[in-house]
Amino acid sequence: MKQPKVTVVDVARAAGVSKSTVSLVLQGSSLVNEATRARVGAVIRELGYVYNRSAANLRQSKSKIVGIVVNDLTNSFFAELAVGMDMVVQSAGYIQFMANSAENADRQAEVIASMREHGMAGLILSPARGTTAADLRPLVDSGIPVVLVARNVPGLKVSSVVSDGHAGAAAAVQHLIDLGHRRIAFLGGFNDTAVFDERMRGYRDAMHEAGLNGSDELVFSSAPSRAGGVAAVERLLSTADRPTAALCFNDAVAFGACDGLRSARIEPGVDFGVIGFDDVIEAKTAVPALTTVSVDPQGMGRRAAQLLLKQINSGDFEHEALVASVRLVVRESCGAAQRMKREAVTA
Amino acid sequence: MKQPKVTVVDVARAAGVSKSTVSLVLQGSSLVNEATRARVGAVIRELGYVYNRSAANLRQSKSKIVGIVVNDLTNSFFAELAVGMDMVVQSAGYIQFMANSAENADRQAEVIASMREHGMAGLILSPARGTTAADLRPLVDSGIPVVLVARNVPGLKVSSVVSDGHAGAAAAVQHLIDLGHRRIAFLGGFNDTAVFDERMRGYRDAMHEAGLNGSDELVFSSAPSRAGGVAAVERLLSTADRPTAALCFNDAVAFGACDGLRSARIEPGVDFGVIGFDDVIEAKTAVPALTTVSVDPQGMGRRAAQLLLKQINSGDFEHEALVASVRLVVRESCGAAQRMKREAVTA
DNA sequence: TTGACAGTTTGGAACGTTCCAATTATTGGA
DNA sequence: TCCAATAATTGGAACGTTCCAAACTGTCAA
Repeated sequence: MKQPKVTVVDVARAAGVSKSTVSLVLQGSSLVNEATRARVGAVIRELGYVYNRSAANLRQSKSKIVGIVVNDLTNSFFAELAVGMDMVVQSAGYIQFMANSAENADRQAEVIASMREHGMAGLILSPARGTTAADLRPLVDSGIPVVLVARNVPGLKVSSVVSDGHAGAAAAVQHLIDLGHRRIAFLGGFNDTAVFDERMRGYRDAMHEAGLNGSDELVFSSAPSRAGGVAAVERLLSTADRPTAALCFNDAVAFGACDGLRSARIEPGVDFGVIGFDDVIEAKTAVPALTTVSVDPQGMGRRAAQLLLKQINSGDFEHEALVASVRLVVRESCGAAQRMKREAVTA
Repeated sequence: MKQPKVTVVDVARAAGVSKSTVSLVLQGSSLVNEATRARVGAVIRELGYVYNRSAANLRQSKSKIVGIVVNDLTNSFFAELAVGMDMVVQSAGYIQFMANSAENADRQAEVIASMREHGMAGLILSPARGTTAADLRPLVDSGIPVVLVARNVPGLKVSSVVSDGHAGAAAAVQHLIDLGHRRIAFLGGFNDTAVFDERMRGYRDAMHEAGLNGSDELVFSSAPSRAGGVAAVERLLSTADRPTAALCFNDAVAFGACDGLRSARIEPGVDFGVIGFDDVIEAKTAVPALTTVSVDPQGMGRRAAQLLLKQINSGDFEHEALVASVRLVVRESCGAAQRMKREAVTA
């Protein structure tokens, strides 16, 4: 079955033209006669010719490949992010190397190196935990555009698209305060990441502004996963002066928190307010529906990809830092619905 | 910042050897003298030389690239599948083009064509709905190994890795029967897919074997999503002779079914038995924990990737059809836990 | 001293494309 | 009829690598 591979020269011979003409046809040049174009096109289809891009960009050294490296494809937030990038990359006629670093910086370095050898035109990176500016410096210095997404790498001057964690966290806390909560916890996440820092500062600032205590005894860090959420809320429940609501590092943690609360016969959204972060797809349909800070990961992915393509095409080295705005989506888990019901009865 | 790009010739000049020697060093050939190897290695690091794989495999025409096309990365089952493939592909020193077809066959065709132009050595495809054998024939005929995963394409002779939907569905139904259910529904999924067919046959066969009615009035098809599950269970609840349990097409549908049941004040796992399919990550931690047929998507992904790499390396055209075995994971949503409690009380 | 041999190194052709400069064919105006 | 201009086509060099056959070095036995 193995075809002996047909090249532009074979096509040329079969169509009775030179390889240069075939090349012109391939690039849709307006220089070539309509009849010739048609004839060559027919031969191409007939012979089953497949364009060899490697050979092409060996000559012109500008590939239509971008690299996408994501820290955890298993997390639906990042999966959505990837899907968003995929959409715009694909529509722009590019194709992507895509790899999952699984939060492993070494593996991340390996795949980036490999992508570089294969001639990628640019990279979108959602960096693994522990990625340093030094890891990426050689790549950046070589003039390949890099866009960081979702997480930043301190000290690295490249473009980035991140969500406004500070504003989101602050809005969420404010909402809980409006609902009457006074002891509000911060649940989940590792405190060595920039994202954690930012959301945490939003939480603290909002607490302070309302004259409330946002001290360390109210923060329960944990793995940013569902299991981590369960663990964190268990610790929370065993404290003396128990909080009545919590802002969670992300939705996974929030779901875990709900699970943990329920195991303790505390109904999330009724007896305890829970707010997540990210607005993962499941947030809307979960029971109770999760009040959360929506960050539109697909949109972020799209913007990141657009930014990268812009840099690739313009060849400029202006760095842009996009902050995706964020919006609190009030559903059931924070208790807002309950309160409205109470108020209706009182009235 | 833009480096003028250093090639093997530059390295050769700087190290005082010929480009052939540098090439030999690059390939780790044993022909080259230890001292020379060291010197060349040093120069490579010093100049920041980056190997150009496109150029290389232009000459040797065997790339280290595989293509992965998945129908819906947003669904965590397929995301896990992708992660599994990523693992083995990466460890084998390959890199992957990865794209999301979003169930769109045209888009799928486009990305596959693009990957082909970029010189992929093989393809793993989780086909979009509506993919026909004809769509893939040219690729297959050209001698590029293809492995189908999760779904089959009727009439196409290539290797595949699919889960044993028949056995899984039958086991699930048998379990519900053992728990005392007699009217058991089949919920969700589109009836135009091979996967649906297979699970459906497992359901029917198990019902018949037990002398039960598995007729059409008990199957409620819908989109294979959480929302679809909600819709399907609503239809189910409005029927006259209401079933007491349901096997769902997949976990997403099962979660939706639970949501729908709860909205109707029916507690899944207590008043109604629900079983899912796939054992998505969230199944374990959901409330109630989902009884489901576990298919280990990561494992399937790994096996698919191994199969593809084997075919690439051996160049053979033996087609293997792997059926991933499947196992019922009994948790809470089917009511088994409840029954055990009852029995304990009775005893 | 020569030849055989192993251990190293090397020049140049080849891979499939693009691009440039040059060539040929066609047209229209003077 | 001839020239200029335009339209279409073309050969060959170049891109960065690998591979082959050939060449060079040194060692050792004859």
